[in-house]
Amino acid sequence: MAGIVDVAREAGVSTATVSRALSGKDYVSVETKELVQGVAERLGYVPSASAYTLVTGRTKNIGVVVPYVDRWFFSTVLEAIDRELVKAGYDVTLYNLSSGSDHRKSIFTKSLPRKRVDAVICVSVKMSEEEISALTRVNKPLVSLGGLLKGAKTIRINDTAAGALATNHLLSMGHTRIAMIGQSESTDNFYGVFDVRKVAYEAALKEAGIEPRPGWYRAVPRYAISEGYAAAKNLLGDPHNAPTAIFASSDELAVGVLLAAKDLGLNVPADLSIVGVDNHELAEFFGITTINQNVVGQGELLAKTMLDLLDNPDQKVPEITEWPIELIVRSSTSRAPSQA
Amino acid sequence: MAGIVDVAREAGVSTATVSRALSGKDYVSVETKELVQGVAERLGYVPSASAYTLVTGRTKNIGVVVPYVDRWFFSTVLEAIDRELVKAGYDVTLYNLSSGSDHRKSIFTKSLPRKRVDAVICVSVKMSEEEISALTRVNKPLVSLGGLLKGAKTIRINDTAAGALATNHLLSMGHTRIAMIGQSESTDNFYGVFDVRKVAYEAALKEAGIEPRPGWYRAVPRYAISEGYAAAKNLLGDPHNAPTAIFASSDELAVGVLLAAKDLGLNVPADLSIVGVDNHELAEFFGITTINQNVVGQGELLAKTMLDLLDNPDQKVPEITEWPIELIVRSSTSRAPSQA
DNA sequence: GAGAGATTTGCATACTTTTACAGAAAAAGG
DNA sequence: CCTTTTTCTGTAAAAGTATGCAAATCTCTC
Repeated sequence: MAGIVDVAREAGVSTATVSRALSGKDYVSVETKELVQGVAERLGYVPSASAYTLVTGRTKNIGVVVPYVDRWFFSTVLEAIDRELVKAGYDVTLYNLSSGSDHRKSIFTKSLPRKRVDAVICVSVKMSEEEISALTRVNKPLVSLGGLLKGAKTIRINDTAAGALATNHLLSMGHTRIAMIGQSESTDNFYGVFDVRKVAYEAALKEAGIEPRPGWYRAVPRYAISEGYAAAKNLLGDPHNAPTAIFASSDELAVGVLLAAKDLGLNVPADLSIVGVDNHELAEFFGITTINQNVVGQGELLAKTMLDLLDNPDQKVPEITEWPIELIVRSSTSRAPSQA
Repeated sequence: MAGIVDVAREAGVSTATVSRALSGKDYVSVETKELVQGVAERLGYVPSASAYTLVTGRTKNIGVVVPYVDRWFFSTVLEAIDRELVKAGYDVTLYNLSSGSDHRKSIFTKSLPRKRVDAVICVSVKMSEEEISALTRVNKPLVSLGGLLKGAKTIRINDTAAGALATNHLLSMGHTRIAMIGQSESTDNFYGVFDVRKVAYEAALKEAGIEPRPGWYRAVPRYAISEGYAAAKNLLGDPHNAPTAIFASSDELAVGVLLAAKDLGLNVPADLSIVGVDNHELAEFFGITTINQNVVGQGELLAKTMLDLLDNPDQKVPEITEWPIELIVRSSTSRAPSQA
């Protein structure tokens, strides 16, 4: 309820002095500073964010756009981003694209440019060129995680390398009958990476002189244990014509595969090798060989890149920085069984 | 870049007319309205949120405070809240308490009262009376999910009933050797419900004439499959002195229990009955008997309650509304094995 | 055609803060 | 002691929008 004028009157100084005393970034004598701070505290004064923004043009608020929030990858990366941003004194406003498609338009035409945020972070979202230019036109820095946004700084892993790494690991252990489970397709909001991984998987097979079988690629609508389970049951159904290894595009799928194998009486890794992607908490628990992409690390770097860009808008930042990946070998992979 | 004055000049009208034409809530002739809208569109004009807030006092933004965002319950409820709020034209700013404890103080003393948000939604967070009054003093509606906040409208399930429902289900099937796995303790941020469920579990046992064994209650630090697995391994370690049923305080724990039982060669439900809480997606997949608390439904009601309160601040809303729960019986529970 | 009412617009103010500018006081330098 | 610099404070002008009030126009009704 108390405004800056109340504090000024009570302290017997001008509003300018109050402002300076509280922000602490200009000449103020120690006595008056302490006096003002005391009065402000006593009156419970907090400066109005909107007035601050109106005059300075800064909101101390960053918009984070995600396709979903209730999925592992996104909630994990969101947590990491938030931690870094908060540390630097920023609030984060969440824009969840799955909350309605008409909503999407208003996000990009209204909310984001409307001087609500100082900058925008997108994670795995597809954006049109107009949407991007609507942001850059109003001079809002834009940083993206995974995805391919013209004019935006992007951080991502090399999904081609990921697909190749997983497939080659299996090939190197003598597997020739390798299936893959991926995600079906990108939605309008979500920039998926599944095609890329699939292409890499097929390329690796061909390079090893193996012709990929179309029937051994399964697309599921969602990263979920149940989806991996169903796909694996299907792939492994016919014992005479089953793969000896499965590359799952996420650890959640891989867990489903593992459970399906167990239910079918197969021994992992003796009868079936499994490799996933993510280094999800569950992958460690189930001992699944996976490709670690350190989601938290990516989120932190994303936020830090954004903060750097805000402090120093004209700096040279590479368009795309590639986040390193690594293979973590656990107990779900071993040499292929000898040909029966 | 274009302000309201630019639009006014270009359209040959006053700024007042522009404002009215675009907000659409006052007398404006159709022709001028269309004219103004056209000009605004062409110039890419979007009204400044801070100026709007400064003059109207409304932000069209709601703060949502959560203890974590990367955990199932919270990301799920957040998704539901966001969907409802967005539908009503509100943005949501996220305040994640796990992003640092010094951050917590600044949230409640700075960000929230600083005219950044119109209202505050808390989910399962502990708040002191000062924190609550800091909000109500500046006239910000406060709604809470689970938790016990003086002066705030609260929505929650009856955790005593939940604990009793689960335990009685097992008792009614002849079980007398019933263990429980709960969460260790509430943190400073998180308003946990574990003690309540534990008390209900013990009360139900006593009512059936069974003295609860302290060694059969296990507290884990986190709702995770791995935690449930470890606790169950421990509980079931000694075959001569093992429970025939386990009540897990969350479905994720219950899944861990199920996997542990399988690894020990136990048959579920023949040798061991399991009941969880949440009706998590995994509970359905694994066939786990659980107590459905419909997290999405709770989130939606929470948001709707908040919106009602904003439209009509003086309405009568009960302090606490209890969200219904129900037992969903699946294949993880059956009659107790005959005493050997 | 006149008066009453409804519709349409513009003028001017208010919302709250930061900051450039300038003036006053104090400190430093010779 | 006088000049120069540094420190401190106040005055006033923004920032961009919504809206009360008044004035003007239009539409009816009798």
